[in-house]
Amino acid sequence: MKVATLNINNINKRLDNLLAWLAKAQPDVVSLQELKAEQEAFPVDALRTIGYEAVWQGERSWNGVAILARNHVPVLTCTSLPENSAGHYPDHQARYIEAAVQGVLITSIYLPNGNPQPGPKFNYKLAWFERLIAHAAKLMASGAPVVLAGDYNVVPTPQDIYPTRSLDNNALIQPESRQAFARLLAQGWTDAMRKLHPTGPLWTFWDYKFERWQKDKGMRLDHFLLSPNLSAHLVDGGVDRWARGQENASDHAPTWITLDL
DNA sequence: ATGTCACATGTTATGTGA
Repeated sequence: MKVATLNINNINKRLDNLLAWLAKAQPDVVSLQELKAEQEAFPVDALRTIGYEAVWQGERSWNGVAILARNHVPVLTCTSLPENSAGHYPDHQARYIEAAVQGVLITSIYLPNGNPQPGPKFNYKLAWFERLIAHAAKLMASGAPVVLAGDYNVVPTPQDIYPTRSLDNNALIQPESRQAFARLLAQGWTDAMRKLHPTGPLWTFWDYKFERWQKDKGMRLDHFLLSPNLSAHLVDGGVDRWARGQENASDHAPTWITLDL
């Protein structure tokens, strides 16, 4: 099973890019973020024409998440994270969807960016992260095969970003963000891409600004976390950098893994 | 610090989110 994740950054503006990548990459399951489309504006017909069924949670202008499956209808299990007990952060943002495909539970996570930091957006990021950690603990305890896929908006370690001091105050690299990611991993999840490629750059995102793509100054923001019963079945993975170089591309590249089930 | 991109409001630009 080939599973991919992609922050598409507006599914309708980049529909041709998405269709071209799907046709070439042929993933079985896709976790999509930043649809930037209302529920009714999701391009269900165009995707169905090339063999993909979908579940999605849309939102006007911002956010939005989806799960696609080739020749299968994903079985929707939830469209938001549960509120946490501290829960004074009612979530009206479409940042989480979860579905089962052929016996594997797949997520699309769009963790808040959190900039500027410090501030209310960073607080929202950390609070949202706590809700994710709580929900992930339940999934882990269930013993189900799970792929926690998505755009975590976290650079997990210094080797996951080009050398710079200009982002020292950026929410993506703050110790609090990294510690939350590490706490999630410590539940027993495997960071699939780092398991396959333990060292070296694994950029999945290049800012549109400042010629970051041309200079290959990227970051690793998009991750697959595997439950223990899946990590032994991980056989391959990569980043489809070619898609980032296409005209009208998202600022993220599609990232994928294959599981031998 | 900044040179991008897209959306919303409702313009001949400006604010915002990323």
